[in-house]
Amino acid sequence: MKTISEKTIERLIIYRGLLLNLVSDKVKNIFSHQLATMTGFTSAQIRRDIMSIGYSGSPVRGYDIQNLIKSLGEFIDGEEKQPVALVGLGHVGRAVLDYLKGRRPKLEITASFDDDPAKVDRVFQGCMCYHVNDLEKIIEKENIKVGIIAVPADEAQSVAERMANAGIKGILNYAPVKLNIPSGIYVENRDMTLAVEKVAYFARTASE
Amino acid sequence: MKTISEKTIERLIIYRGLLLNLVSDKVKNIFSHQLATMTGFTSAQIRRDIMSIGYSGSPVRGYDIQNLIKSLGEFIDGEEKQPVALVGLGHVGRAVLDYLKGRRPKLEITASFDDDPAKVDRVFQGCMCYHVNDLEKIIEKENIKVGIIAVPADEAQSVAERMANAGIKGILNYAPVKLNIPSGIYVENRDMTLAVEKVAYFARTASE
DNA sequence: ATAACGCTGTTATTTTTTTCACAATTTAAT
DNA sequence: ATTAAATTGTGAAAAAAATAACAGCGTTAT
Repeated sequence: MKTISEKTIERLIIYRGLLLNLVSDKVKNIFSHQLATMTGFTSAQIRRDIMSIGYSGSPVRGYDIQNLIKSLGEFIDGEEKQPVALVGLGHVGRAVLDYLKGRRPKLEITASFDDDPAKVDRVFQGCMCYHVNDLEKIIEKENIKVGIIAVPADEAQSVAERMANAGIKGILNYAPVKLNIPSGIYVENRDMTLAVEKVAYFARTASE
Repeated sequence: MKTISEKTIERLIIYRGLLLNLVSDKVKNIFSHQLATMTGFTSAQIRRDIMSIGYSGSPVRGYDIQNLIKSLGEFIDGEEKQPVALVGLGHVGRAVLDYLKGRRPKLEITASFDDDPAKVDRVFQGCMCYHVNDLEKIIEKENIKVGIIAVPADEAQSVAERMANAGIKGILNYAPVKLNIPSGIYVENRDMTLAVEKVAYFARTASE
């Protein structure tokens, strides 16, 4: 199979999310140009992306929504449910927990960590909060491969290293620092300050 | 001036953030290959990016850190301070507020909005929370051009339209929906569910 | 039956982005 | 002064991504 680019992966996830929000018994099929209108991408791009996961539509009816959701799900999620570890139960951590809760059957934050005694050993959104000292133990025991870092900047690097040691393969990092970890581990940075700066730049230059 | 791509803008913001965290009196200059090591980009890319804002380094000493920060700041921020409006003071809203507070002198969230009576008319991180009914009034009065949407998915579209009407030029959207608004307004989506799905995908496929 | 329609799948083309590679430049050493 | 060393700035090449364009195919209408 030809390798699929990171950008395509992201769009595929967008298509899936959109289709899930669209479930209605009235419409069974959808055309690439409709997806194009809804997403802002071009229809050619969408056909190409869908082609890349091996799914085919009908030249007359377009794509069968339910089947496409299923194919996208198999591609994006794989077979097995994936447990996720979240470190840091401040506002960011709680936000991720809230957003993900019950939304994606194959993804569940099964363990969270903090060092605040007021949070440790409590349950948030159905997710147990452990002391951060137990990070490696729990991650290894539950065979968790996905980690989310939602701690202050000065603690992020150490958390990342411990995650790497515990066998985590992908990290979603909300701390505004670049993480230094062994290659082979995927890191996605979501610096909120950067996001505001970027939007502010375009807001400013658009109106000039 | 040749147009600068969105990707370059994002990297420039990363360089600035990195350099700001680096302020020490010991080191006055930095080479592109050092920035490359720190960021994971190539040195050629970094030189090209810096070139694009018209800043020049010395072939022997590299880039003067303070001057580079200054040039980046002028390019990214412009002259005037930019006020920002935040709608939704749940976990995401509070997280953005916390992250940005005091970090970027030219960017300040000067007005926030919610419809929860427990939050309205209170001050969070030095930022007044108004009732969302007053959104247009305050945004117009304070001439705010940058908006952050941190409300539930089903309220996001309506907030976006009201922002657009009030003259907002750039929107940072944390709600997991595609916003439909007039062209000319820049929208940056930061769907947290999507971010987790993406990392989970790469974590899964990396270990196969 | 046949023709017309409007879509998908895919190849070709164009555009954008990144990397390569090296002349030019500045400083320090001799 | 001259040379050596190491970097920047940048044109050229390569790679990646997006777009265009259209053959071919089911379906429907006639």
